[in-house]
Amino acid sequence: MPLTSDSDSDTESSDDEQAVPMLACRRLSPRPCINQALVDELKPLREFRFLQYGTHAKESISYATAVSCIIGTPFKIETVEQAAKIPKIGEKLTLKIQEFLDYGFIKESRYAKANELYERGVRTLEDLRRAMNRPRIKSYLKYYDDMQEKYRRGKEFSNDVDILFTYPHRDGEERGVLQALVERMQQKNLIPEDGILTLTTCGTDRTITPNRSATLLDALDKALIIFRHPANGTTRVRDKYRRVDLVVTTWREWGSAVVGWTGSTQFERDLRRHAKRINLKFDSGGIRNRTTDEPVEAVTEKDVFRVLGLDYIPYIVDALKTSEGASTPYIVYRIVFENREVRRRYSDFVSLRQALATLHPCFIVPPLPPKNSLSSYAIAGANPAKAKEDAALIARRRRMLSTFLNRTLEHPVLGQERVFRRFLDPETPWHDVLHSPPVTLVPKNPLKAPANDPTNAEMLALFASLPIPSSSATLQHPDQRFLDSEVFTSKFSSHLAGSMEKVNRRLMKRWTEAAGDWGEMGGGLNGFALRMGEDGSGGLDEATEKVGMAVDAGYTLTNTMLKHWEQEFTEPLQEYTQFSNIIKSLLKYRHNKHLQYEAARELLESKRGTLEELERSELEAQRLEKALERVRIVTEDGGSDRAVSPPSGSSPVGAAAESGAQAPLPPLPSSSGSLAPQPAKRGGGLVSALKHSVKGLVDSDPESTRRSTISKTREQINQLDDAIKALTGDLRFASVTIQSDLDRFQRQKVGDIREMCLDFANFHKEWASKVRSVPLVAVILPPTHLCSQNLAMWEETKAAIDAIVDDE
DNA sequence: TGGCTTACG
DNA sequence: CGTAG
DNA sequence: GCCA
Repeated sequence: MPLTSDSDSDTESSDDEQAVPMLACRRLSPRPCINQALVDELKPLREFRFLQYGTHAKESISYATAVSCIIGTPFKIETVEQAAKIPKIGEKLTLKIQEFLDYGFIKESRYAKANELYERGVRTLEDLRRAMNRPRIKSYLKYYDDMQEKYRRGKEFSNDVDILFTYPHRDGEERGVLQALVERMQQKNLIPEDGILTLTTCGTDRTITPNRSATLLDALDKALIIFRHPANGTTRVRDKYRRVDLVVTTWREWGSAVVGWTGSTQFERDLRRHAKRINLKFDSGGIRNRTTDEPVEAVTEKDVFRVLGLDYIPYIVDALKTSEGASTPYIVYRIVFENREVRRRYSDFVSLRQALATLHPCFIVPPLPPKNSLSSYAIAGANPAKAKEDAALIARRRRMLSTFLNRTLEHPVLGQERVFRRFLDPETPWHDVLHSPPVTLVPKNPLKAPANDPTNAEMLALFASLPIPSSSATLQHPDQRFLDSEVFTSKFSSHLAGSMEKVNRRLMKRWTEAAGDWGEMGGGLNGFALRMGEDGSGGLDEATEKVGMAVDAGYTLTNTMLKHWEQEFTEPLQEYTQFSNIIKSLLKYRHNKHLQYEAARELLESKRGTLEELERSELEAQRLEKALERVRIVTEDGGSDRAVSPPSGSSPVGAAAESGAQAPLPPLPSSSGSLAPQPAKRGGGLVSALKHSVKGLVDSDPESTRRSTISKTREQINQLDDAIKALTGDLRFASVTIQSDLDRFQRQKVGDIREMCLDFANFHKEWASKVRSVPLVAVILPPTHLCSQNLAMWEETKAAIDAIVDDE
């Protein structure tokens, strides 16, 4: 898997007449279309041919492909010669384009529309009305006025939304989901009565009864519906309707389904044609080998392109210096995604990553290039050497940002994450995303939010009551699986960051130095030869010059190799070091969550203890109160104090003080510290009683304090209990999710490292074979780099790597 | 001169 | 065969 | 209608 698709495009845009690729799946359509006027003239011709000959007639296909190619042409067509170079533009189309270039329109297109209707049998206005009266169209038209028009993918408007469902890496869970979903939506009145245009559940039927006719094997469950978006009185005064396609896929065919359901007709045709050429069969239900009929797994969109051996066009990053609206110039990265261009700054990438990490605390969010400071662009102009260095740095950052987008896009969940997709959407100011939900809803401390759904208000309220474990705490009942992971990651990380990176850096340094020395040597020899030529040292000059040239060639080759080394080995190595740190923090997060769980359990126990004690002392107090009352009744005959004695009423302390009775108060539980009410002060008599009434009985009265403490503690216990229940589930969720993402990562890693090693072997092999053909250089090389020996070694290495099987 | 996306109803 | 995606 |  290539990490970036644009590694050699440091200097582009020199020739603006790049060839247009033949297949739609290999080209990028700039938006807005540069040749829109021409396209608008050609479209009626195409439509007319559709009608005249049918949509799959040769002429129809020709026009469809030609129009698609023109849409994908990145330059303005100004001459017929230019046009004729575009694929699928032959004799006839060239004539039409000639007409357009000469007159600004194509005659045929003027009456093509009228012809179209006439051909359709529509001769009168009444015919037209009748043509629209077919039942299928009818139910659609009924809601048409209230259909929401939504901007999408740079096309003006589109009023249909495709939603694809799957259960990532879970087999069979998707069965029957569609049926249930549609029923549920009907119950909730989200689908009008005639709103189900089609509903097929052959996917479900297939998984239940596997032996069905072959045609049903690749069919997916799908519901094409009209979705009712109910009025809410404010933003929607009346119900809105929208065409929605619900599609359910197994996780294995999800990538294919996404690709199969989101491309243009031409894109799909060319993709499938391409698949056919390489003996594969592609449809929305997956990819299969045409001879063996074996399914080829493609979980993500990227997988589909990889399997088909196509470049994955969606993202290409390019750095651009601007000073738009700012005093100092800054770098923006141009991202091309789904044929549209969006510009984001490095800091936007940082906030995106941050947002993804907090919204999905259980996923390995890919790393960003480290923020090594670029030297100021203001002074860069004055210092060309510095500027060159910066350019290399920017190029590297660009590659790594590309990789970041790439990897995020590949992630089964993050790739579809709304915040991420909005980052790639040119219509969305990034600032808006950062200052609106869900980003604003997530608490700063990840432990204060459920891992499952960190923006769920109800859960957030519950989680707020959970304790935050101290950093020094240790787990009482650690999870063995994660202990292993933790140890492994730690080892892996130190191995990468320590030995691997260090050795790599040392090696590269030596090679770079050697290359520099050769360069100097070459220059020196050439200069020497020149001078000898002046002296007329008969032939020796020529020989010296040849040696100089050979050395130069070696220098150039070595530099090329070093560039590859940097891009295909050093950078991925760095990335993996970052990955291992991310995993470390992920494991730490889970660890802390586990700690939090134990701390919460402990807290609950202690609260329960406190409550028990409080309740005991409350009982004690009540008993005492009764005892006191009895004493009072005996001593003061019908005293007015009695009115103060109802338990919930006034203070026994005050009463005791007033009566002057020095009743032996039982020692109040004080073990729980501040939670227990303070023992009553003795003495003070009337003064203290007054004080009580002035200060307000509720506050300073130990008994009611205790009572409120009791009810408060009870409440806390209940809340904590609920929170723990939620946390238990959430901890399980976190463990499972992290584990599965680690598994996914492991698969990725195996592939990547294999690729890295292969690349490493390849560019060395290449270098060795080429450098060998440069005369004399071998003599100058240090012994370890003896070429033929070296080459043989790399060839062996390559064979060894080729033999690596993809299971760890 | 054959092939041009695939599948459903 | 028309039409959807 | 275009291409291999």
